[in-house]
Amino acid sequence: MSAEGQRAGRPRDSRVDASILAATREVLAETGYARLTVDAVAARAGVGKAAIYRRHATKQEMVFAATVHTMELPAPADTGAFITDLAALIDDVLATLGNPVALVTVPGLLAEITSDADLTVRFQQTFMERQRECVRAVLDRAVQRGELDEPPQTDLVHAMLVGPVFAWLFMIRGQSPEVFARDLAARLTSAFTGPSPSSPALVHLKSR
Amino acid sequence: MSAEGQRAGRPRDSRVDASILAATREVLAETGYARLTVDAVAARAGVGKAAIYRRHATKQEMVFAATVHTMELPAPADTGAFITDLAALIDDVLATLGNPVALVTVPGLLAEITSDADLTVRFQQTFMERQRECVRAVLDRAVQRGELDEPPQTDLVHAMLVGPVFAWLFMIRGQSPEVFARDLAARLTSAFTGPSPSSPALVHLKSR
Amino acid sequence: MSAEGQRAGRPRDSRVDASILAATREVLAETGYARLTVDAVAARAGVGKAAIYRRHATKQEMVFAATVHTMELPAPADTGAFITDLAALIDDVLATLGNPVALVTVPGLLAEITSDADLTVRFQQTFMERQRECVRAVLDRAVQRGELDEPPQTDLVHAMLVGPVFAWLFMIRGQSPEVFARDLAARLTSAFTGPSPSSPALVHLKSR
Amino acid sequence: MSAEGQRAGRPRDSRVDASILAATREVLAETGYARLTVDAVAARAGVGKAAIYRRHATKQEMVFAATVHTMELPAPADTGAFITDLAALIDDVLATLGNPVALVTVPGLLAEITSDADLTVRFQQTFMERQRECVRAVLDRAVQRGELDEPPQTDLVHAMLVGPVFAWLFMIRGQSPEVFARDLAARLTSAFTGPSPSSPALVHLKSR
DNA sequence: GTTTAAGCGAGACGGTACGTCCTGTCTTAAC
DNA sequence: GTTAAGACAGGACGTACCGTCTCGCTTAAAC
Repeated sequence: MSAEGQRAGRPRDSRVDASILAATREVLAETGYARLTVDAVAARAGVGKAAIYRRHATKQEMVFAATVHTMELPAPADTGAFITDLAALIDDVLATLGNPVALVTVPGLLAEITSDADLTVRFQQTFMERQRECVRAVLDRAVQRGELDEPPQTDLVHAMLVGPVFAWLFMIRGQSPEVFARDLAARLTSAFTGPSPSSPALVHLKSR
Repeated sequence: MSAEGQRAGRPRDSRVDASILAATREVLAETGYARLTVDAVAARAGVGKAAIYRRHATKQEMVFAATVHTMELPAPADTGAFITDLAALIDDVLATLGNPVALVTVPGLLAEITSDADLTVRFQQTFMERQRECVRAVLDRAVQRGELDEPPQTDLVHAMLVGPVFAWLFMIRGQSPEVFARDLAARLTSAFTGPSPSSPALVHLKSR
Repeated sequence: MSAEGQRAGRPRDSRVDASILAATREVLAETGYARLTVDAVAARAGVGKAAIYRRHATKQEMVFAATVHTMELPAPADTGAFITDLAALIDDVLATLGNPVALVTVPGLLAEITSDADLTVRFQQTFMERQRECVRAVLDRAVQRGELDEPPQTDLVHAMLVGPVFAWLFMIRGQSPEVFARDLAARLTSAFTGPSPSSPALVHLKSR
Repeated sequence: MSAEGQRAGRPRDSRVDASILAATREVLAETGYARLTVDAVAARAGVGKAAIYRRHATKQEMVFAATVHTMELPAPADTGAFITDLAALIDDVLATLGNPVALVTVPGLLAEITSDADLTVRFQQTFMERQRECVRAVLDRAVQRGELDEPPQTDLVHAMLVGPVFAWLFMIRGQSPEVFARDLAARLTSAFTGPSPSSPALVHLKSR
């Protein structure tokens, strides 16, 4: 008598898992998030809808599972200098958010995440936490190298790094993201290696 | 001498226009974008669905019309210094994106805009163009004051200003946005008044 | 100063009355009752919808007014014999129900009349009463001529005369209504000049 | 060896079929044809609208399916004589058209059938063909008994039998249909057992 | 080698919202 | 005060999608 849930019967077919996720990405690429339907994914995967819902509680979870893992940042390369570390990290973020599938998925997915508390938690604990780690690693290295004396708040750096990339892709819809990425890295380096952030003028401003 | 087709028949009732948009905002505030329905808006506005669809081709257009104009930035105040101008502009952006209605609307609306070419164009020509103007005005003033010698690209500043605010609100979901806004203003000042952006190291990086 | 309801302002344009009714008949002929809309009639008549509703309380009343009067039977000709009087009357009924407009209108109109108490009353008092008069006139003449000794119930004759024509046109959808009309007249003559209606066999049957 | 396409997937639930048709009849009885809505039927049946439209292409088809089969005539009883056979057949017709559900359904249904070519065909091939068979059977029996020498045209008898009943119920709106039915049977017996139908007078009339 | 319990493709199910259409009323400016 | 034009509230239509549920079958592990 085994202690755990005893799993009799036919085990799940891992090829089904894979084909659902692959089909999700294909349908996303073809129709975008807004026009993606579960039936279309099932048909594309050659799979019944029940097989999908046995694995993913909702359509949102399915898309989340199909895309978020492919958007996780790799470990940030140590390039030897803060500025190039930043540039490399920005390039990685751009690669995860700027590829064709992500371009038609990210806004819709973000909207779903925002309106669903469970997804919000998981999004924070996986995708966002991974990004935070990468940012922290780059900052720590810069401190160790002596490029930064006191490291700025991770969340601030995080927002100033991911936010502009997101805005460029989905709001500004600017051209040549590579040029943008290089300029952004340079500006961020200035921002964090420059003079003290809490200028008297701002303190003054706050009191208005 | 009437130039145009002169519109016989009963004219549109502007109170209906207003009550549709107001009801849309109310329903958004109560249920969020994802759970908003056209029937709910019609019922709330005391209006038939036909009156809505006579004015807005789709639900998306209706929400767009109801919210985008309320998110337009005011003219940026001249505070006397670049850093405080930036801080004021950031506060304005925060006010437009961080109010209770915007918090439950912006991600969904951005997703719809992204998946609809018409909305994209209108979004660019209204909301984004207005933001760009404000950014440009602040930069121009800084140049005139001598705080900046050669102004950075407007789009870059735009992305580095709006992007972090957006990321803070909808991705990082960080606390105390006022503190964040002040820190961001300081860092951006450093970023744009600091040393030259095109460092040799980055040129080198690009060739990898 | 007139004594009665004083009718200030512009009087109704009788050409509008006529063009509404004519347009109704045209639209009926083209699309049939089921697909007739008030807007289509208004457009066809070159008239506003208000002008229609000022004259007719509902769509049903409008169609009623446009068609029922054209379906009223003429006074039955005195042909000299019961059988030919019947045949002439049947021909008249066939002409009122079997013309192209009536063919696409009568079933729909009958359905509306059936589901509306007001229309039912008016239908009985105008169209049906007129038919009853015609039937009665033919029967009276036959009695005066000595072709019938005691006249059968008017309503029974009425049903046996109009019913078969209606059934032929809208249920059986039989061919050559002229031949049918002639045969029907002959059979009805037999029916009403034949032996006594209350046969012992039927009294017996009733008790089963 | 299965001959036909073999229907994978979940089969239709026959209880859903039944409950849709039953609910349709109930709603008809309560509100009449004109005020029947598909949503009301779905709600009453405890069924989604999709389940209805999966079975019936339009509201009209649904009502057709729900009612026409219940209006089919039973096999005509052999009562031993033509007159009583006719009376029994008339009673059956009266029972199918004169019950409470039929009274509020038949005119509306007939109107829909008339305006839809598909329904017309199906109506002819089912309901009307069944009636024709019954009429033919009664006539054949009368010929075999020697009560009729040459049988009259089936369609003519059909029209003269169903038409008056229909007219009595929906146009004349006469009282005591049982008395009417008995009188009608007697008159029809005279009509078809009486003298030759093609009188010289009628031939003469035709030439006017 | 069974047995057996779960997985599988297919597709029907209840429910909900969409966007369209029509009715009968109301509002405008023109006459 | 009527006219043509057309906006108005209300409500039904038929479609589409979601997440659940059967159906008859396959399939691997347990016996």
